[in-house]
Amino acid sequence: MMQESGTETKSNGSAIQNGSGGSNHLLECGGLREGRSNGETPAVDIGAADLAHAQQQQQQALQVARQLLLQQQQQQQVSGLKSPKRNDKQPALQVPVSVAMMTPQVITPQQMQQILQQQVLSPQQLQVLLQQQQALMLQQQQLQEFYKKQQEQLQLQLLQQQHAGKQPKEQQQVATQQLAFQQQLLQMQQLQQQHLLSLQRQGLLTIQPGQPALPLQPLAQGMIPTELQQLWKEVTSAHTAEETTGNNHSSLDLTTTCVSSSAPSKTSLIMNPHASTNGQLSVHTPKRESLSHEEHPHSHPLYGHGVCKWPGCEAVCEDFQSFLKHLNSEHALDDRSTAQCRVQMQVVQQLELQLAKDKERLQAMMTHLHVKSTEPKAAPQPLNLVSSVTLSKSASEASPQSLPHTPTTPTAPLTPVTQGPSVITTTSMHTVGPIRRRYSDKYNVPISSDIAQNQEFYKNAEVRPPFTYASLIRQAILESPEKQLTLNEIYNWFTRMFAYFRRNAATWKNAVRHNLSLHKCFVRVENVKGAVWTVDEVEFQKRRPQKISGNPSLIKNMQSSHAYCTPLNAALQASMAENSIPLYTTASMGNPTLGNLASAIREELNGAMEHTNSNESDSSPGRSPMQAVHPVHVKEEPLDPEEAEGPLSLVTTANHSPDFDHDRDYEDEPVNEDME
DNA sequence: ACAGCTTTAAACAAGG
DNA sequence: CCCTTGTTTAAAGCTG
Repeated sequence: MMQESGTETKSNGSAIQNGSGGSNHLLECGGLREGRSNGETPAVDIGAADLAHAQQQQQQALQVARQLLLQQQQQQQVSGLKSPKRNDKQPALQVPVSVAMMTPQVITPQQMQQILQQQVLSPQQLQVLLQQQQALMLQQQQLQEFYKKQQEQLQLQLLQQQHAGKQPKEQQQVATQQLAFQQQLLQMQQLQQQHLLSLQRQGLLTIQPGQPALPLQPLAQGMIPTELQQLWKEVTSAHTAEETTGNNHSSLDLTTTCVSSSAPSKTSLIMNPHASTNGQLSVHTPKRESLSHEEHPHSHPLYGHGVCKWPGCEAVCEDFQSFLKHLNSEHALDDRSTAQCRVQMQVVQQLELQLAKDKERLQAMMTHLHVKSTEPKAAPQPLNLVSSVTLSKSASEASPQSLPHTPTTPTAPLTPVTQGPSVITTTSMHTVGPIRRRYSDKYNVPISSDIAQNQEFYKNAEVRPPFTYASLIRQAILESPEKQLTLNEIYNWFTRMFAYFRRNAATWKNAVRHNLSLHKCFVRVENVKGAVWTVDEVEFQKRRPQKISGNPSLIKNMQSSHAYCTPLNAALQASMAENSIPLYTTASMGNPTLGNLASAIREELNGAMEHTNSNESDSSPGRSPMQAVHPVHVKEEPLDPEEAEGPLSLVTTANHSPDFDHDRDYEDEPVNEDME
């Protein structure tokens, strides 16, 4: 009865309490704002940085190896050493070699699995993995090379045996070896793929800013069977193989003529890189010859943690000197080193390709997740998709393909990078500075569908949602089962839904309160337990300029649509509420479909209502009778002191169960930050 | 340039 | 007294 109705509470201004107070703080406003928002440097892109670093290291290693080899080469030339030559007479490879190869010394599948199961990778771990990856590649290469030799030998033998037909035994041997090699090749490819996948899964193979999105060849992914076949053929065609490999890597200054001459000292072998990729990989040679590592002798890229980091080596070296010795002795310019170097190059290439491919995949994923329709228009230019991202839905209704507002793209989830071949970088995600463009209130972008679609994004990236506080508050309230929230619950919604609002709590909370008080559309409803906030939809719509106004049909339908709205909304909201529960727990992006649909529909309804209401309210300013529809039923229930259990418990339990425990998690961090 | 809206900051009050 | 909630004022930024 005597509850102060929401409307009243708004106007009970305290009048002139602080006529003097307010004018002394204008100075900090601007500066503070800019500074703060810029100061937040999230740590998300460490993965990318790590990868970049790792790659860089690989490149470095490659270059170092190259230089070493070059140096060695020079030395050898000076000292009259002739580069090893292919020697047909040599008995070539013996069987033990193959035995050694069957047990990959570098890493076993089990080990790999173990590694893969460790979900967290430090840069060091990553490096180790990369090295193992290199080793794998090396072995692949070695296998192939060895196989090639076997083929040569086989052919030689065949030639010989044409006259003196004898011992098929050797042939058999070779054949079985070949088979084994093939299998092992496959195995290695799988391992390699796993490895890459794991990297990718762990977010290490993310986008690397600055790298152009390469035109992707259908490569990587280890090897496609056909590719393998081709490799097989290529390798089997023997003789010329050495030439081809040599040519393909001619850009490398290595003397490649030596590949075929074998003579592996220990168990190690000389193998050919999986040459199948030869044709496809336009060998991207690192141009710069600047090998500055010399200046930092103790940070040799090939030396770390007392271990030689030459691919597949891992020899323990006590100090740097012994490492150098080891390097010169074990990794001199010989066939093996040459081959390994090439392998390393291919490793890098492979990684780059994989990276590019994963980039593209990421693009596609983001595109898929954030761009509504499968617009054929946007498809060929995945990068531009970003701009239309969240706008597409509503904007497309007005003008399907024209993006009139995109030039000044709002801070859409995927960041509008205005010019250039903008790759969506992880860094671009969080560093949304002071620029704040809102499109929620223009263009009638359905806020709920945007939030639903980009939920994961907003939750994880510290991006300011492109909606006004008022819109967000409204959304929070409307999402609640009862369409009413306490202030604290509104806070919680903000922190839960937006990573951005997990910082600077004092600021945005103040803003929330300010907005709640300021806008008439938010109605405070007294409860027994306190107060809840509701939305006066009419008031909310009223304050929004009707861009697409003047739709007579909508005006006509106003009554009916509005009448429909409430119950329908309720139903949808219920479904939303149900749906929202798993949202918090799973935190996966798979589920919002239902919520999406519901919110989209609801938004559609609201949108319709919007026009009608705004048009209508023009004629009758102030609180229209409509206003009763929403707030009323909300307001009246809790009022009854006796019934406190009923409605109140609804608010508290229903709201809390999904929200609260999770919300609490965020509570602590931000508040302290600026509470002093 | 201007008006309106939004955001940010801050003062203040009431209540727990 | 401290904290939360709520109201209000002031100023700056953004946008049409």
